[in-house]
Amino acid sequence: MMQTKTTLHSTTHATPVGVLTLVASDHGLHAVLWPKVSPQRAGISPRPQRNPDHPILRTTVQQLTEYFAGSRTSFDLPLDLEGTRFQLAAWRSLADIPFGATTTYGRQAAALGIPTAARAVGAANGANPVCIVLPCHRVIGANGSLTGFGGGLPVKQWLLDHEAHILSTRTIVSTPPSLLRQPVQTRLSMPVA
Amino acid sequence: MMQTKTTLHSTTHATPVGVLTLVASDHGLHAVLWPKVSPQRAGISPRPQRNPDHPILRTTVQQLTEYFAGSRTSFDLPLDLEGTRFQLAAWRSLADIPFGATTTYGRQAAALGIPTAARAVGAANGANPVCIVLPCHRVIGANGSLTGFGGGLPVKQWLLDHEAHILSTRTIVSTPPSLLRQPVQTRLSMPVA
DNA sequence: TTTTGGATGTCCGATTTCCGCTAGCCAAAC
DNA sequence: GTTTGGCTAGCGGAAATCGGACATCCAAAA
Repeated sequence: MMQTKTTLHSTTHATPVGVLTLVASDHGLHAVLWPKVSPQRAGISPRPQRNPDHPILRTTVQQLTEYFAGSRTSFDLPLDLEGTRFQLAAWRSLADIPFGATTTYGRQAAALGIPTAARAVGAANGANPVCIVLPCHRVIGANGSLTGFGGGLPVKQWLLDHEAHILSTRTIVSTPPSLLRQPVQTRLSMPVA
Repeated sequence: MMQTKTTLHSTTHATPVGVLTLVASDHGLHAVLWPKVSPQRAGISPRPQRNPDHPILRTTVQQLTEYFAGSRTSFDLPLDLEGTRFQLAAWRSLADIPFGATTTYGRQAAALGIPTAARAVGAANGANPVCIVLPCHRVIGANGSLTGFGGGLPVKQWLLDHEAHILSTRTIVSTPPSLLRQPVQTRLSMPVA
């Protein structure tokens, strides 16, 4: 029995870190790809059709714009991801890292209940299909090094600087320091495969 | 490295045992298929193009016509077959069975040097791509039963009867009995893969 | 401080193994 | 006579296994 795959829609969106490619199904956001990464090279099939007016893509563009403008610190989007059980778990756990904060691969692995799987988590993060929305840039080495990043280490540094800057600005204006310790949760609906 | 396959040519030919499909490459005859067996179902690729004027196909049609008319007892054709090492050896050994004679799967296996491979020989004969030209119909069970045949057991019986009849007729007319013991060899050029 | 090595879990591809099939044969038992 | 079971070699697909590559980590040694 040959199963019919959902059709995929795509568009592009210019940001301070380059032109991103956005892909969505009717069920949710499917991918946010770095510049020069084609859907085909990312293993996405079937080939998405260009359709900037798709509601999920419009919402994504809107929230990314706000994120880069500094007025948004968490995303609220339906996701439709494909991956192994472990990858889905790893990606889901990324959403728990607060805006402006960082963690390590080892601590992310511990949060998954497998403290020794740091390296496996690194591999899963490297396969993160929705960059920025799922903030794999907030995961760094246990010794504070940036280690790796799909979009390039300078971009990883830029995103961390950006979040730190936004957070410090907001603090100066109105937020009492005590509030900063409360995690800012990203709310995402991720149906489990 | 993607290798380009030779193009294949095909035609059909009506005989007393049904309409056969003939397939050839530029190097030799590739298949002679029973009625209702499509090249695709026989695992032949790429899809052959209909081309009744291809020299090898014309020669094949001519020799098949003579075979059914009773004026030809061996074939002289270049073959271009695809199969495993064992299959090619089994098929090649079929050409050694004289017109009008029969042998058994066990004896054919022994001729290959593997006396215990009777059952494997049966399987190989069942995959014979060029029926009639390579006379797998001349191989029967050790107890004299017809066992099996791709074209159907009645056709197998018909072919054996046909060859026996031709042989007996010819004997009556002109051939001294002593000559009948000399095998009538089929001459075939079969490049080893 | 920096470097090195060993152990970690997962994923992907390649390789190997296994299993059920087959156009058979033979001997033993009914 | 006929049936039954055990053995046969090869084939092809499925499953299991193996190996290398990783966006890691920690401790020990230099």
